[in-house]
Amino acid sequence: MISYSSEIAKIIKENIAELELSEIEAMIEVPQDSKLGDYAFPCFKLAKVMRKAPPLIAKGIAESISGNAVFDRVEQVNAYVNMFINREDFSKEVLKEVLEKGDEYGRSNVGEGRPVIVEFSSPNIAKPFHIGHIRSTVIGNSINLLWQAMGYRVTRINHLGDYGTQFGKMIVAYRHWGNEEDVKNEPIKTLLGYYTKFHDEVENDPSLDDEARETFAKLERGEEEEVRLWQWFRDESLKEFERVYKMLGISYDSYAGESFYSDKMPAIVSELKEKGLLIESKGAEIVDLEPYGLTPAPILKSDGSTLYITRDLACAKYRKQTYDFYKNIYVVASQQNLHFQQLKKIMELMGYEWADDIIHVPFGLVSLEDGTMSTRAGRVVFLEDVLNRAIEETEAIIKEKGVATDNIEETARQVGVGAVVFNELSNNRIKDYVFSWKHVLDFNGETGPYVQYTHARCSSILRNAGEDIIKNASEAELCAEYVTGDAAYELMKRIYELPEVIIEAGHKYEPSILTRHIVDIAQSFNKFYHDEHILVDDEKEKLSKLKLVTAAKTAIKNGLGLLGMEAPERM
RNA sequence: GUCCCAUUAGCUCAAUGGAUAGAGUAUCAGAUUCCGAAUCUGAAGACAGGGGUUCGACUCCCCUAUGGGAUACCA
Repeated sequence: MISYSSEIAKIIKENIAELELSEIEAMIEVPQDSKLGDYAFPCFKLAKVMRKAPPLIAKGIAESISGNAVFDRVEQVNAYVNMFINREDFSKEVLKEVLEKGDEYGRSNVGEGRPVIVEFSSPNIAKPFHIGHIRSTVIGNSINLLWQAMGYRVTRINHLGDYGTQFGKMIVAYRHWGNEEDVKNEPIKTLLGYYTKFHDEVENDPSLDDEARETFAKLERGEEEEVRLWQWFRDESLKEFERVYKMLGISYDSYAGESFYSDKMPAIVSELKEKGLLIESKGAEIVDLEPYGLTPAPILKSDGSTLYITRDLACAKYRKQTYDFYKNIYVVASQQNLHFQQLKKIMELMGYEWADDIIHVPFGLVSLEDGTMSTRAGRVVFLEDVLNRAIEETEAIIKEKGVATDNIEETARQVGVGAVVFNELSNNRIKDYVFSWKHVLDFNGETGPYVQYTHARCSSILRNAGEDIIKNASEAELCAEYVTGDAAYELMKRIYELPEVIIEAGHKYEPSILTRHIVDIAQSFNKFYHDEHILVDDEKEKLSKLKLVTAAKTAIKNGLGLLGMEAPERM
């Protein structure tokens, strides 16, 4: 599709010698109020170079470009050149493009196949998969999808928290108080119970701690019985996680978590030593990062064991060697900002120029109405429960409305899960928020169900019109003059913007940019729907409008797809 | 203490340094003999405070206030 902003930049460039083409294009903006124009060019900055008052410059530009066929009209308002695009040509262009591309509309190849890693979700084994995990999981998945849509080759990694002294404790607890049956029935709840029990018991019997340390040491040495139990705990936990991933439609290329790097740490530690970065301090081996305004990073504890950052150092190097990534993206809570600053700095000090390609994508904290989440205090909301409640709620609404779907359960799942996902992806990821059942189960207004409803409505119109009317229509039959009214044109513009929005959302690691744009498309469509009758008697007009409906449906569906959501035909 | 982040309408959130700061929700008032009312239209409602930079600041810089996070041997 032609890029209007670069076309306009070329036209303006013919009238301004003082600026580069790229500078001009960067200055072109879309007015907040579309009454002012489709595109605008502010001339303030030109005043100095051209030694003329901005309004005069604007006037000159407006007069000389107004004859161009791209525009319906061009106006000068103060320092602005306001441009109105020829609606009919624009509409033809957009409809042709969207209908041709179909499912591919919105995809691009700005990534040119470069390899990228997205690490996301990364829950801890034997810990509840709660509402706090939704952020990394859903934001990470959308970033994965966005980068794929931009033509990057993405490797999705779930960096499981499956290692550390906690597993020594777990094994000890299991041996003292556990049984196989319970673990099999409800792995995470049972294992968590063991973990809690361990902490209660250790108050009276400190020797348990020594036992746990010893057990973890055995696990590290690879002793058969310990490894078997650890593996079993891991497998059982993963089964539960995968149940949720399946509901969300998420899959991974690798589950290489912390344990995977356990044998790769000695190498990175000796490399740090060789490069003279490791110093002894208070019994521990650290990298001093004070000159860079960061706190010291301990690499080896006083007892010689490793830490989180030791594993992440080994991990980053392994990933570079294995995947030769262009970007290594970590979707991890903002609480770990310091950790990632340290990680990048150490990699840089080790002389790896690709340290800059380590990208931490932080997000804010989720808390509950009665405080921060605490498993031990019973203050925890399981992600699976949230999804299930949303599905139940949706099913009730579908039944109440008497919607004719062929599969109520399937539709309820698509809409219920979609509501939760969409809600999560609606706001800037950096903001903290308080989880609220009322809010997550509200399906009116700017919500997933609203957007999906709009999609289903498009589908419904197309069904009413007859399945093949679009397919059988030839190119010549598109009479775009019927879809140039204000409402249709606004919708057309939102659809046109989708590919650029996808790239922006991807490169900014901010799915909410796309989420909001999909809401804009849905709102524009609904306005168009109310303003104009679509299934009119005039065949040419009807066909043109149906093409716009098809384009809107396509844009919504493709957009939702990149959020990890489905778009039901009926709901 | 130090560092980082946040603060926009009653509530939840938008706004590449640019024109009259946009939505949703809640409130009030309306719209369906007609393509799906999980919809649409209208009213009312906001930039935490103070400086500075700039032709121009919600946006950049400084100070203050409030809230959150981090602060070497957890992850």
